Amino acid sequence: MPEGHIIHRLATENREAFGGRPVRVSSPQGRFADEAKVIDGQLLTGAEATGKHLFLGFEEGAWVHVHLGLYGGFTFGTGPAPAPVGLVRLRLENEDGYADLRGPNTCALVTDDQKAAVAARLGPDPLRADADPEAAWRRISGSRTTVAALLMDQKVLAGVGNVYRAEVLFRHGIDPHRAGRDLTRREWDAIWADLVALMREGVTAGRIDTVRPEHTPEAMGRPPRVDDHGGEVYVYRRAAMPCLVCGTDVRTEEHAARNLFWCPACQAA
DNA sequence: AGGGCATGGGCAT
DNA sequence: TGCCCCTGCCCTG
Repeated sequence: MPEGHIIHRLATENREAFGGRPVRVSSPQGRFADEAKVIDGQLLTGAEATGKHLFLGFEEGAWVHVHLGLYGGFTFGTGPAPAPVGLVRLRLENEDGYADLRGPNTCALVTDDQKAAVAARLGPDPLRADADPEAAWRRISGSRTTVAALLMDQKVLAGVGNVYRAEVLFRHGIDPHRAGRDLTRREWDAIWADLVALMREGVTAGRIDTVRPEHTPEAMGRPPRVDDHGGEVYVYRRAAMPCLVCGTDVRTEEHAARNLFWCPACQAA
């Protein structure tokens, strides 16, 4: 279950596994079967991530547009692909291995123009070299919407999800309920720079770690975090547990239909 | 066996 | 704002 760092990682993994070579493309589940036939056997020419969108490029110009949503995921394997387990929407195979895609929100064959249109709807992606943080600031600085909601809005920022949202606001001591227009330029610059650094680390590690060295389990003499999401974090899914910095209970609430987590003391209004 | 939940997003209202 | 979609897993009973 992915934020942008996972999607960028998947672009690299697909490129390394299949790039520059012919790929057998199928849809064991059947829902992508007609589209798979169109590109089956073509060279995979590229793989690219923009925010939470993944694009796999094929020889004759088509792209497979993948959005994992909440539940989607890729499984990579070496050797011959086994009989599909569960509902495999998309399967890529060559002589060396295979990749299975399950449960995506989107898996569609698109043109260059359609791919560009997706990117055009998105705000800057902290993981992309061509990102323009000014575009995000323009939408945030005048907005009455909460910072919490703005950071999750893919038209404002692309690739940031619920974990990075909660964690970056904690790291900067910002109350998630503040309006975008009340954020200072200095605060925004720091948030952006931090997202760039954190998400790059996330791509490398394949998980989200946001806890500074002085607050790690080792440094604090506490047991490591045990959570299926895997990383060491300050507030995400730590409701009613003591803040790692000040000991106040971390709070949670539903905010714009998503779970929000914050420390009411470290992130005071 | 069945319900609830999840790192998401588009649509209708 | 609510509803719906997608899937797997973990908890209950």
